Amino acid sequence: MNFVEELRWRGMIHDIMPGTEEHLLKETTSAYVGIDPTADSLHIGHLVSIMMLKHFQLCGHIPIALVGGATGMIGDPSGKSEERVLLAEDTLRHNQECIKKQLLRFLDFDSRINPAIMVNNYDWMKDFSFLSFLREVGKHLTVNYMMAKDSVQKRLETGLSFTEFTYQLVQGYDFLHLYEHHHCRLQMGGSDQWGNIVTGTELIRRKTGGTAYALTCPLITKADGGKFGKTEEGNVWLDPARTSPYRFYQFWLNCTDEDAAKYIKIFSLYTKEETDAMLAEHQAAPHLRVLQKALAKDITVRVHSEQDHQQAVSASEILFGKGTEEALKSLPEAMLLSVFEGVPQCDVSRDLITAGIPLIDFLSEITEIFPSKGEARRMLKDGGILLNKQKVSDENLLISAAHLLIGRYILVQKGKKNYYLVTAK
RNA sequence: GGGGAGAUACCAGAGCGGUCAAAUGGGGCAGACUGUAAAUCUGUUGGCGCAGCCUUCGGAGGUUCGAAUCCUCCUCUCCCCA
Repeated sequence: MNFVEELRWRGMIHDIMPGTEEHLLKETTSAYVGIDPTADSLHIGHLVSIMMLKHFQLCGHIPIALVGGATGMIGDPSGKSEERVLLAEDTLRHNQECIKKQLLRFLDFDSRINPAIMVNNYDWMKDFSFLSFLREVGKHLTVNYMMAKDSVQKRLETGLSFTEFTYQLVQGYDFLHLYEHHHCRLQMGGSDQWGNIVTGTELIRRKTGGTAYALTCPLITKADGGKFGKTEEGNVWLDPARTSPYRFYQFWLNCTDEDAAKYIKIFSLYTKEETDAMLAEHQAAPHLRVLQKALAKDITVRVHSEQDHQQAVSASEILFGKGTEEALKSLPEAMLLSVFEGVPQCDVSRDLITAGIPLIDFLSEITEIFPSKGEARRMLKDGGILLNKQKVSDENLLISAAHLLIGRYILVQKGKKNYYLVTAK
């Protein structure tokens, strides 16, 4: 399978250095992408580069995941308007461990032919003395060359520290190191990494006379111009403790048609034929949202599990399907709990409920679903509040035992998509 | 070191003694229409015991019956000169 060809139809190539494709066809090579260990979990923004590695491995090459223990301590100025906060070493170490576990779900580290490799640039940078660095790396590139980088230019107005300015050399040296020790000939990354990657290939050329390649993918955007991978709650994480499988699944299911068509090529492994078929099917009957479902399934199963996907689907069906109050009431407790596993929950004292709680107090002070009573009232006025799937409009309504499902639960909806499960304790 | 401009709600940005909880745009949230889509339209966007009250316009004081608006000091940002 032709790696470049594969990425090309998936729309995952933004820029590619001439000769890359030919080189990859000629011999088995290794390529790397860098991952900043700024948190103890990856989020879906990382997924693009990970999918590039995945395809790379599927095409018979060797993928290298480089955890930026060293570079993470410096901070990449690319795409940042301000100087970055530096991370402490032990935090970085912890994050690296967690990230590695997540990578295992994507890459095959045990293959006998082309096992994936994980490295940490801290290991070769930590004992690199300043003087050696200047002599071995700094000597080969001019300040003029470094200044010309877009990432540097953009920061000239507001200023950037020497540390950040040097970042590209450190990243460049990573490439050189992998070139020499792991037969790495290619670095991939987001399009904002182009400048840094090219510094690496340049360094390799000047220092060893060898040739290395670069390939970047477009930054993922949303059709409405918003930031990809962000929701109201923030990042969409791979760690189920940070983003529940249900929410994770919902994120993908909720994509607009336009985005789904783009994402399915990038984030799933469906073949070109399968994808084309789904695109056609979707065009014919868009309301079935074949694309969103297929996308959500593929990626939820890969990141979490088949079972998590099943649960997310059944939860979604109950929450968004034709589910009525009757259907909800007839749900067995175990089912109800599993459906709402990924939904925010809170407990309320049973005595309070038996005594009766004014609706507004219940929504704000008691459950903290709303940060203020005013907001709860507003939403109520807009008709955005549902109890057990029933729209409520009476501000003076008293929440009482009569509202409890199976004698224990109350399902509160804020708008169409936000659910809260309240349990009487 | 010298001179100038500025700091307003999530962001941008009006207001320059009372009618200002603060124009307008963007964003957010919700409603209608739909397909948990897009587009469009509508509402809403400091708190509360909500025809009223309380806390907000970089910070601290002051003038005034009354300050986002005037004065003093402080902090920070930007621009020009050295």
